[in-house]
Amino acid sequence: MSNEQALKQYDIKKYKTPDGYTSDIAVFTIVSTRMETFKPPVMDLKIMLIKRSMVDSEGRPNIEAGKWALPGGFVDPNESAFQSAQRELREETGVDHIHLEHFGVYDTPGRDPRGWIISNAHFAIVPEHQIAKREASDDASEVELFSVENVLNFDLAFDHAQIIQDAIHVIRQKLLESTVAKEFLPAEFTYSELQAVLLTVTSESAIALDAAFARKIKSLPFIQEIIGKKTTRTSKKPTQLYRFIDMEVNNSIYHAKK
Amino acid sequence: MSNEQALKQYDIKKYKTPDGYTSDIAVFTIVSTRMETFKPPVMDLKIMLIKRSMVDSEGRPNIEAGKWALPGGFVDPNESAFQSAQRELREETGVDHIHLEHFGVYDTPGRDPRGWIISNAHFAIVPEHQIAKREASDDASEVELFSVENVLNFDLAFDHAQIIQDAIHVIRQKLLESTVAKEFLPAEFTYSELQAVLLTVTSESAIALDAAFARKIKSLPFIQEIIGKKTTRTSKKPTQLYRFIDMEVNNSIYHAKK
DNA sequence: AAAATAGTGTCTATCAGACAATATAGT
DNA sequence: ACTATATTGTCTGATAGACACTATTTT
Repeated sequence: MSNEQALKQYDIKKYKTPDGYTSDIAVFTIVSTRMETFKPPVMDLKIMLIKRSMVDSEGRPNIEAGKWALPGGFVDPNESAFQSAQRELREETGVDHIHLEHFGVYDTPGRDPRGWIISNAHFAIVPEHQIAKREASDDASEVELFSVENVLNFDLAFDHAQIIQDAIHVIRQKLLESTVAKEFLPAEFTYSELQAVLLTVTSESAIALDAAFARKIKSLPFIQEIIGKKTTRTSKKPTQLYRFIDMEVNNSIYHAKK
Repeated sequence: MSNEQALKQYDIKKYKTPDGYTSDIAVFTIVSTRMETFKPPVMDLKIMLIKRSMVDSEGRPNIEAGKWALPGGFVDPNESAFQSAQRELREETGVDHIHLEHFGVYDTPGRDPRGWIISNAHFAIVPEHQIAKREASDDASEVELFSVENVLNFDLAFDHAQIIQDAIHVIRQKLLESTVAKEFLPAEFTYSELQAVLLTVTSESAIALDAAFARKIKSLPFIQEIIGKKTTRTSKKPTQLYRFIDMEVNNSIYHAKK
């Protein structure tokens, strides 16, 4: 084919190119604010931010120094933005093989004072205990978990206020419209544990009422009852355990649910 | 603040940067394959592709020449990828103010032989009559509508086969899980017109059966009956007209539909 | 026995889906 | 009158949500 010939004559400098390509990651975790024996949990949805240091690695004053920001960084030329997000999450927090999803591109001219810098935004779901480990292993003063209720009141770097707002909207939707709630839970969980996860993003009665939700969970096509297996970690009366089934959920607004 | 000082010392050349930043657009339209008087329509979902010319504007051999590709192009430094998609759509087809949505980033290393080129993929919905106008106004041999059923059998440029496959998946989902079907229809439409749109992406009985669907449309919270207004364009017996209401749809997999 | 959480009984209302039957207007 | 599409009647079974009540276990 003549592609090689065309390539030889192609002038890569013909177009102005971006000054940078980055990945940002909104790391969500859920913290159990009540965790006594024989009690169902009460949970709070948190987002992890880092405080930008005053000077960079070479000792020069840093951009947006002192502000809170999403973890992230520049994409290497031999990787995709998604892989970059995975790598940065691994380097930053030591966490690997967790749920990571792209949700948006931020490329409005002027969003970064350093130039034409494009960022791909991702959200990640990290179980509580993995974050705890991380905070202990690094200088904790630079990392903090913020409740999604008030994170937008802080002083945030670049356009991260917008990205974070979008991320919160996306995770709310995802929790209710897909089975990602799974990623916040152990493989085997009780109705009240799933309920606690969902109550971090909704307060509708069908979920908030115990009896209604305990009954509903049995009829959800993507959740399976583990016959004969119970736990007493949330109550004195042994509670039925469930697990998620891998399946595509049907969200059609024109169809009834099965 | 000290951002200005930091900026002065910032070395924009520190990181390797992409060789190009582009937008691609999967333009969907629906063609009515049966359109007689007093007959409900039968529709086919199509995607618009262009045939890459053999030589570029300067007369040199073109990359991926002769292959079918999504319309698109390089993003200008003073616009976002989304604005670029709008602009290119306007320039290419003369169509403006239509439904356009970003759905993915394609940045796998090696996806474009010219270098590290990142593409943002969008889908657009263009009503049939606007596409018709365009085909007449330009050299028609370079533009063609392909049925989504068989477009993947053609010889496609770059990684556009992947992008197109993803776009088809996205539009299927969107048609069933959001109210974008609206964009394919006139403001006032009959149940059989909406039905014809949905039948391009599903064949489930609840939608395919006339009586069931005609009844269901009355109970959909995001569709309103236009009381007392009927048309005879789809049948001899006058048919009730409906319109979409602007509203957020609730797709929660844990809630019942209203 | 008291306390707390899990789970069931039961009622009401609604809805989906299937299919048969009827309504309407042009030809 | 015939025909094609729209619309309603009706039956069956399922489901949601509300709320009262029962079950189970530890202390």
